[in-house]
Amino acid sequence: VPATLRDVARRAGVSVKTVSRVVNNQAEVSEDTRQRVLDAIAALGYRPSKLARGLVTQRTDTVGLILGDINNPFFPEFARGVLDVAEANGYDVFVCNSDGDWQREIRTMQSLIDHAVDGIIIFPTFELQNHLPMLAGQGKPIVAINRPLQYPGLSRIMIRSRLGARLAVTHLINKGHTAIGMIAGQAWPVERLERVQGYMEALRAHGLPVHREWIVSVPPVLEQGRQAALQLLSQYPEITALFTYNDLLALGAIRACQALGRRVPEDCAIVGFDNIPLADQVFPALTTVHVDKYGLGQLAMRRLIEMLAAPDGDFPPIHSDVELVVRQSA
Amino acid sequence: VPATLRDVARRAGVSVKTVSRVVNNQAEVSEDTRQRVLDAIAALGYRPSKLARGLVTQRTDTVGLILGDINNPFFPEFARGVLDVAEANGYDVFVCNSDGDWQREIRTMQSLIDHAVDGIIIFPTFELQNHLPMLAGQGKPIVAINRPLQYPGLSRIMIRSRLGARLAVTHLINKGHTAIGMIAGQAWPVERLERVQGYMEALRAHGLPVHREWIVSVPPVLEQGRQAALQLLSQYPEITALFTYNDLLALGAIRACQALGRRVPEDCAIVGFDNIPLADQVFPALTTVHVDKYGLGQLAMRRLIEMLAAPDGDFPPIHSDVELVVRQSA
DNA sequence: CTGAAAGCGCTTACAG
DNA sequence: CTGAAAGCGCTTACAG
Repeated sequence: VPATLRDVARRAGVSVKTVSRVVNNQAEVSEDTRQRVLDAIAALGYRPSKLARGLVTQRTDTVGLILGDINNPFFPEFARGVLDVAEANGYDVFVCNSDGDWQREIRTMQSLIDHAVDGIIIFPTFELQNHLPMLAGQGKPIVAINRPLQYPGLSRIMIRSRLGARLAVTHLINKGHTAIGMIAGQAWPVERLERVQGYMEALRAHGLPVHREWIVSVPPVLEQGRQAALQLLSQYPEITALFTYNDLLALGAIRACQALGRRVPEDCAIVGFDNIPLADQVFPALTTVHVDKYGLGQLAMRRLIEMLAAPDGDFPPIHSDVELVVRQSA
Repeated sequence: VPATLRDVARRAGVSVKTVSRVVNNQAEVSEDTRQRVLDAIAALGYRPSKLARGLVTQRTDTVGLILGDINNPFFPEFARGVLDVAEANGYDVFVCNSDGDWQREIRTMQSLIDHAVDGIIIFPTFELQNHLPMLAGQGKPIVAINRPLQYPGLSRIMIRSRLGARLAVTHLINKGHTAIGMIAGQAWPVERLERVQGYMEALRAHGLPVHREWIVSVPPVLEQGRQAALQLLSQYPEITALFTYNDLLALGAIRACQALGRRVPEDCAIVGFDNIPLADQVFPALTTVHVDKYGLGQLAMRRLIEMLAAPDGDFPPIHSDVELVVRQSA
């Protein structure tokens, strides 16, 4: 049975309050007393209960991280960024998956709040945005990635996805492609919109027509990418290049090309998005838009800590840059 | 400001105890009273504080998960298994990385215990085992993956790594290889030992000599695999096949072969371990030993829940099977 | 520089 | 079927 503040106080021959003072080193305590208390703490192996402390201070040194799916190669790096900054600052973090389901997001946020987390970092779905203010009303600071929301207690970090899409498609155009299809995602509507807009902007900027039927939306996983590419390239054989919502879809598209006997990039160039860890390991190595996932995670957690330190502070959105990485597939 | 038990009691015109009873639906409460309480709860949006409850019951409905590195493609799938079972059973989970550093493991476990987690799931380093009993002494059930420890309060789940290594190397021998090198890991000594033993057993079982100098140990990441293979194949050009500690090292070895102008598998066959998600996406697709990472995670969390339900129960070790997956690289 | 009392929001015996 | 009291392990004003 672990020692309590009382036990320490008794052993050191001081009051509970005095022990509390040295544990949280607040106010002045005589050097002599302090040492006696410290000795008692060491002797008893005393550890303050975060539960008890949290009950009165409303701070638990915990945060919640809600992401789409830790299995999606985009997220582990992001999570690592969050976890590293959290650990360095004395926070433990609850990790949860939403799978893009807003009802599950709400249940999860509620559960985290029940545990009295200090704040939450989330990749919100589109539908969640109507519910976020209510949840934010609980007084918990929230950092939202990629959602153009704006109100007190919520801070946002935006990935420059539209820019990324423009870079990708412009690269294809510069390589001489004029018939460029797109395999768009389907799970995160706002993200999807951004990337589709970037795609269209690049085409228009070069006087190329937009063929709506060349844009197909599927869940952003490999197998769906394969099928979508198969369909697109069969139905519109004039297409010579593909821009995809993410790298997983791009990998699927490469498979489709192989099945169709189209060489990549000679017969069909492909550009992905995200630059997941193995993008440079596949064959052909993926040309893609790099997103600094680890840095983004760090940014998010640092921002949350800042918000915790200044509850009434003003926190402008942060925009995270992207970069085209040219490899073999385009 | 959120409602408390008291608020609910006041509104329903009953005592705090009665509200507590309906919240935890224990004992009999008259249907009439129960409904009044339920109405009050709904009206006030009351949510019980897990902190306050935990302080008295010593249960928080939280668990800690300590893994090597969420960025290592082995772990996200495992984590997903843990998280899914946890969520289905009302647990939230703290996720932490140890990077194979035992002092960090201890700090992390201590921090989790400070937060009063109900239990811990961990991939312990070799060095940690001396400290685990002490930590387990805190009365928290622990599920340890791949560590042959045995004492009350600790449950273990073992991956049949030695068997897996034997399968891999036997496959190479059956393909006609007699000069088989091994790139062993360096971070998790026990795991390493198991896989090296399996490698040697397979050789001996077929009357092949063990060349200790053909076994090289490096940190289990891609770049190290590349360098190790480069060195091994240059120094001992007679080697025609490589078995690696994990898939990351195997991917590195493939790179080395490409650099040396050796075709895979014709000039050098390669077998990895783990079957990470993109093992079938690389070129050549990796022949490897499949580990059911997701199932393992589920198993671990289920076991922890069982232990929580039966603190004095007897929990025999669980052995998780492996399977050779033959693709292109060997 | 130090301490006694109240309270954070629950549950647990103990009564009735 | 229902309730009053004590306590889980801390911190927060308030005194001295």
